Amino acid sequence: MTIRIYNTMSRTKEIFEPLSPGKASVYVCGPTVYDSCHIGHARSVVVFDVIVRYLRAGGFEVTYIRNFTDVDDKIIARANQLGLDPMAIAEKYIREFYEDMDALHVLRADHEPRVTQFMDPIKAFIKKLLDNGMAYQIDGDVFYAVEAFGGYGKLSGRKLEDMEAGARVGINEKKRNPFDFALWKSAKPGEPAWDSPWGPGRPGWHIECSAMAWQHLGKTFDIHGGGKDLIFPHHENEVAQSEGAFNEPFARYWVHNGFVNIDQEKMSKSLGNFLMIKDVRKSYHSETIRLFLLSNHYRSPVDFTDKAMDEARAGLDRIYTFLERAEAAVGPPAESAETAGEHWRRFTEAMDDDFNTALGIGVLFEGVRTANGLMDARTDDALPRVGAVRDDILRMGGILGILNQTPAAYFSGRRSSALAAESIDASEIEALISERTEARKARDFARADAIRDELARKNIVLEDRPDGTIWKVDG
RNA sequence: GGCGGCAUAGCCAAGUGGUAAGGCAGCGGUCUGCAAAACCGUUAUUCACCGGUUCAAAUCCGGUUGCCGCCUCCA
Repeated sequence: MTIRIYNTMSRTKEIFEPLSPGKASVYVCGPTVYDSCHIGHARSVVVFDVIVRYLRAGGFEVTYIRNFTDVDDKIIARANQLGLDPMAIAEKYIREFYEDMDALHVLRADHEPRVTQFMDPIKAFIKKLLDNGMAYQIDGDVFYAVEAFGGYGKLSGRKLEDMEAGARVGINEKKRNPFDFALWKSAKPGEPAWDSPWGPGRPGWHIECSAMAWQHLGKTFDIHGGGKDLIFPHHENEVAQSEGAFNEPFARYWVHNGFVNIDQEKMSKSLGNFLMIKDVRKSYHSETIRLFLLSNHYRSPVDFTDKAMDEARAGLDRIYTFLERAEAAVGPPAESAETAGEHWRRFTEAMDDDFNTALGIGVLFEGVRTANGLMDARTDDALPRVGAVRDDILRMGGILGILNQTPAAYFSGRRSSALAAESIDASEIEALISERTEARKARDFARADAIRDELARKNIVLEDRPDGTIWKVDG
């Protein structure tokens, strides 16, 4: 298979040719753990989760690194605000991160390093930059000298001169150039600090990723990912650091995901419209969230609205309804899927083209329609083909990180969570359904319809199937 | 001021030179006691607008308008 990836560095789709054939090294910037994760974090993590799953499915031996930034100004500020230890804050939000991401079926990375565990490599890295003349020390601070790195700006497509023309640069008279950034920050009283040749302090924000990628993946590796907002300054500065230290190419493919907007507005502190994953999870199934996040191309913005989420839920219901029907028709899926079929092939074509999950999801739905049609047709050869298409669909689900449940478990979960909002419980519903079944047998359709209407008012939808009546909660 | 992106049916959204995927919603039909679900059919001669290149453009080029993002912590 040939995968094409849009590389932010070249602004074009390139054929993915890893450094070592058959292997792929991936570094994705993880969260700064000073608050709960919002839906935007979810998108980034889910997008790269899917990319890694797909690379593995394609036979690549992937080494996937995702870090935690557990020392940072924001964490310290938060700790001071709450009167807690910064490390306790970090710990709390790392735990929350795992709760959210596990719920979203995000696979763990192969290594999930934390800044606090990487102080020695970070210091070694800074020393290298000082030795190379790429950095300078002032008092207890060490700054990177952007003018010393000829390629500065090549990732984000900016020129230092152009940016200096802008007026939005913080003033720090210690710096030689306003765009110089801290590699090491001297500690103020009460702040967490580590010893260093330059005095007690902590690493700047950007150096950690350069150091961690170097330690885990080497000087040059394949894919570096993160949100679009990280292109500048964070990733630009990583390039400057790593290439400034080793004089070798850093990441070979830069992959950046777009934002999640809320009702067409960017999430921002001023608007106070941060949507936390844990809150979204209260209203929507984790796979609904994934399906929604993957329904647009990863580089495009995606707009979170109730309507969009309801549509994603309707889509997921449809897929599980199919799986349920297929299971009744041809039995549960085999442990290991057979030879992949036409739908899977088309899905991989979509994914090969810069991980086009939106197109891939379209293929998945076409598979659902095809297989449903086969079951309707009831021809002799239909059932084996249904099984084959179902295998393809489940295989796609394995990449998208959805369809992790049996249909029975999915609908049972849907019912119980949706039922909590209604003033009725399952046993009452079952009793009413039995009564209605008797009424229908007696051809007392008035009574039967009255029961159905009564349940409908409580958002309980009945479906009379050949093998009996089932119920679902609408919404 | 600098850099970049987007504009496709009622809504969401793929599609980067060869004649418009998919989803949601709607309508007609099959099925059903009636429904629901499912399936079938149907819904853009057209891809913001104006020019240009080409046998051929939603797709390339130039311009116009509108929206958005980054340049500051941010996924």
